[in-house]
Amino acid sequence: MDILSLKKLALLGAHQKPLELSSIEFASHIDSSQQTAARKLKNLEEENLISRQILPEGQMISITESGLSLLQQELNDYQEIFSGNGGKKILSGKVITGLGEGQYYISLAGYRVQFQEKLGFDPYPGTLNIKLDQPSIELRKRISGAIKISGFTDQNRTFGRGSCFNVKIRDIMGAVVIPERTHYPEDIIEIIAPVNLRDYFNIEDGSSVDVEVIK
Amino acid sequence: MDILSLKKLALLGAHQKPLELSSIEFASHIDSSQQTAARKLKNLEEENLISRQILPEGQMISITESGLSLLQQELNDYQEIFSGNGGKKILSGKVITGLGEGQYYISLAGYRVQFQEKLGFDPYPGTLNIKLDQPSIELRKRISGAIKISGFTDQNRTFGRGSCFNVKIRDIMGAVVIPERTHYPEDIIEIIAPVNLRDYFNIEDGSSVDVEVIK
DNA sequence: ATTACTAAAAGACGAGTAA
DNA sequence: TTTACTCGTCTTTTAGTAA
Repeated sequence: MDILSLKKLALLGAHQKPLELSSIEFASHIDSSQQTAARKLKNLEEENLISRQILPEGQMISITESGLSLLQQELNDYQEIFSGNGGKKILSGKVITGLGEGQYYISLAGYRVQFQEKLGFDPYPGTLNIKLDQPSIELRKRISGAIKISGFTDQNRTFGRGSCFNVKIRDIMGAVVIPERTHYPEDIIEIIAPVNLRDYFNIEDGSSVDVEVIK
Repeated sequence: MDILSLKKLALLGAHQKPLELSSIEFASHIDSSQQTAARKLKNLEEENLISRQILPEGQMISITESGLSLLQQELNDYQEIFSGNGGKKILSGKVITGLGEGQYYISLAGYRVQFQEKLGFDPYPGTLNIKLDQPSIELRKRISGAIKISGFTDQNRTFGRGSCFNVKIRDIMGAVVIPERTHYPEDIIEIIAPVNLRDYFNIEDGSSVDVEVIK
């Protein structure tokens, strides 16, 4: 997972538009032989971090979604280092009503057991959905769900994987759950907690809520 | 120059206060054997990126000044990638006195005519030399002199090729000239402009100057 | 407990070269 | 001109240990 080469390509603009770059040019950028440069590009492609179009006169290189998200994670790391670390990460937004799906999924034993094991609490069967404000959306994108939730198969159907990260709402510890779906909205988070957060804090749709990210 | 290990140490807080960390603990962080972890710490120390105090029960690790500036450079790179390229590129550094060669070369008709044609101004016969700070050196390396200056031959000798790129110093448009020499220092830029910049801005050796790169 | 040496295995690199 | 294969060499890693 050659992050340095990927970074170089991004600095050359391959995350914005396809970059025309021969292996020998790339070699001079990363200070290596043409062979090594070509191999690195090949590896990056195999790892799905870039996509290529190989032409007789060179190649067109684009950084993929997952390549970009890897770079974003790196940015996140470096920002954290220099954030002077009085830096609590706060996601803020307003409470909204979800589709009620959360309640169904959380109740499933296949997930519930994992929540108990990996989060250390038995979640109230329901999620508190929050529509994030713009800065929080950006911040949210840079948080990777470090706690992995496995998918499983019922007699009827398959339930997908997901991930979580721990959060704190005032004095209550909970977690944000992120289903691993292709089109999951990035401006909404779903929070689970050992209690019914709506009742506990007496909050309703439109209430502003601050959620502190805990690592 | 193992930037990934250095980053890990920074994320663990070694840039803020000495970090107590055994090689076996570090191994688990970087996902390697204890031997490799110990060797990496040793190497980082030899490269002066960290300083250590080795005790019977482990080691105390601190990131040095130069280690931190390396990390800062990485942050700059990633910020540039995601700066959405509304980002102005600023080269910053301190004014120094050059060897006075600039004055000689710029006066030569063979170059001067090209400057007038390609840059659109008649350069004052002298260069403002700036010693770049570390992040600017990195930025400088990634700027290619898009405006090519041809070499020429006098009755006596040959004068080499070079390139330029446009810059702005406050309200004055100028250009950075890059002679195409094998051993041209990468931490210094030479600026030409229609006026004597030292007089115009009343700057002297040691003054900090910001130079905006124009494309 | 540590750190870190040696030796052997694994992996990365570049020269030559095919396609 | 490209990309990228093979293969010999050099570098990095790890297991086993010493200190």
